[in-house]
Amino acid sequence: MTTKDLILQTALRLFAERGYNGVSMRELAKEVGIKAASIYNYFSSKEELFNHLLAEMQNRYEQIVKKLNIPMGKSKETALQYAALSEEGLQELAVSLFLYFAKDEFAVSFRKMLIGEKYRNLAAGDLFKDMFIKEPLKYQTELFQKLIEQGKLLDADPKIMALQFYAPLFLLLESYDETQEEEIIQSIKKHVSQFSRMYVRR
Amino acid sequence: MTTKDLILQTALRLFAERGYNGVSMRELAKEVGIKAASIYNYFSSKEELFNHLLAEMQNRYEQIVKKLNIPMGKSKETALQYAALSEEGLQELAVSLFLYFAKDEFAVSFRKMLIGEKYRNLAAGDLFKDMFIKEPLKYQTELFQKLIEQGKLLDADPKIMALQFYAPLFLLLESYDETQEEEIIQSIKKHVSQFSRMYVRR
DNA sequence: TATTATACCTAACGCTTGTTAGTTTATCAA
DNA sequence: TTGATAAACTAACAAGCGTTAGGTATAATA
Repeated sequence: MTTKDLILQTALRLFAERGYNGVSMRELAKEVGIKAASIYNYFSSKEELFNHLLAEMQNRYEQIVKKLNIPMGKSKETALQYAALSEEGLQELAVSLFLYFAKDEFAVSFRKMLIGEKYRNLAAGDLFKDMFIKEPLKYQTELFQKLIEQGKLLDADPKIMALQFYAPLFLLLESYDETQEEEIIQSIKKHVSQFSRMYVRR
Repeated sequence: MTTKDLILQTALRLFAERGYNGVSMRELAKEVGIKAASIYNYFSSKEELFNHLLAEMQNRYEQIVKKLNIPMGKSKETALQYAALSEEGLQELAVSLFLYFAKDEFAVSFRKMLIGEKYRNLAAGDLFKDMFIKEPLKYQTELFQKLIEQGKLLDADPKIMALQFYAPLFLLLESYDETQEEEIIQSIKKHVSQFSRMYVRR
């Protein structure tokens, strides 16, 4: 791991914990194991470091999301598309996606940093909205749209379906607390189950 | 308005905009129209001011929530309970509650401040969870429970129903943007309509 | 081997931070 | 009218801030 990457990784963690204004260059440097002045070998200012972090994390995040949605075989269909066809499959997929976002160190830090800065930094606010609201809703809307066209789901507004499917996961993630993990997972399963019963054509 | 209240009100606004660490005592004082030292006539430290703000806002918030749920006549039934019985009533209530939280200056500032500090200040984090997640879910769970007992809703898990009713409003509030207000309102109405069609016994 | 580049360092700069001490001004009861 | 209380003020403190200039040691290049 290069020093530059170590700085970025440490900055992400500290900004997530204490916020941009709550972390000084000296604290960051100390955590990395260097002196504050050395950070300026890699970044021209604290703000530039933050912006660089946003861009870097966005890239990494997009790659992860791509991988989570593995294309199966030669068709354009995705894991989620297959899973959506059975209640248990959909449950399992929702739970594992949820657990990834709730437990993966990088994903958690990134989300916390964005949330903490979203009202103070325009780019952070936009990025949060894109990554955790617009993109998931867009993706799921398309998915449900396809499944409706295939006659596998009832003919309702796919945007609203996406909202109703995703929003409970979003809320549960926002209130995630590891001491209640099992309870939360049960809620997700029940939610998916009711959602499924409601919309899946049978 | 007393100076103390003016300090609290201004602090809420500035903390919501820029965060606790992004606002100095001198900036706060300037906005109030006094010198920084004078704030210490009312609060012993910046941190105590913040804690006082949390407590004060919690009180005020609880009073507001009580009023929003006006008891009708002599019965124990509430406005929401009546509204829940017709789709249009429920739509209107959901929209007006949403607009209150999205537009009322105090509610907006309070929410933003709590969100911005929720990972840095334990009390802020707990308060956010209580006020914007646990309490609404608890209240709506009880409501749906009653309506199920009265045979007016289908017999499903009222906790999950509350989650499915409330989470979309929570997500839309989190991504609220006044330029898209009409679109959001339409989404809320459609969501409530689908929710209603799904669970109301007819 | 001499030179250059890299990666770190120390020391300091000007400024801002939260906070305190001591002082002035206005308000009101005795 | 005097004296006390409250609410503001000025001035300063020690500490911390982001940042810069310039130095040193190590490793690669000529």
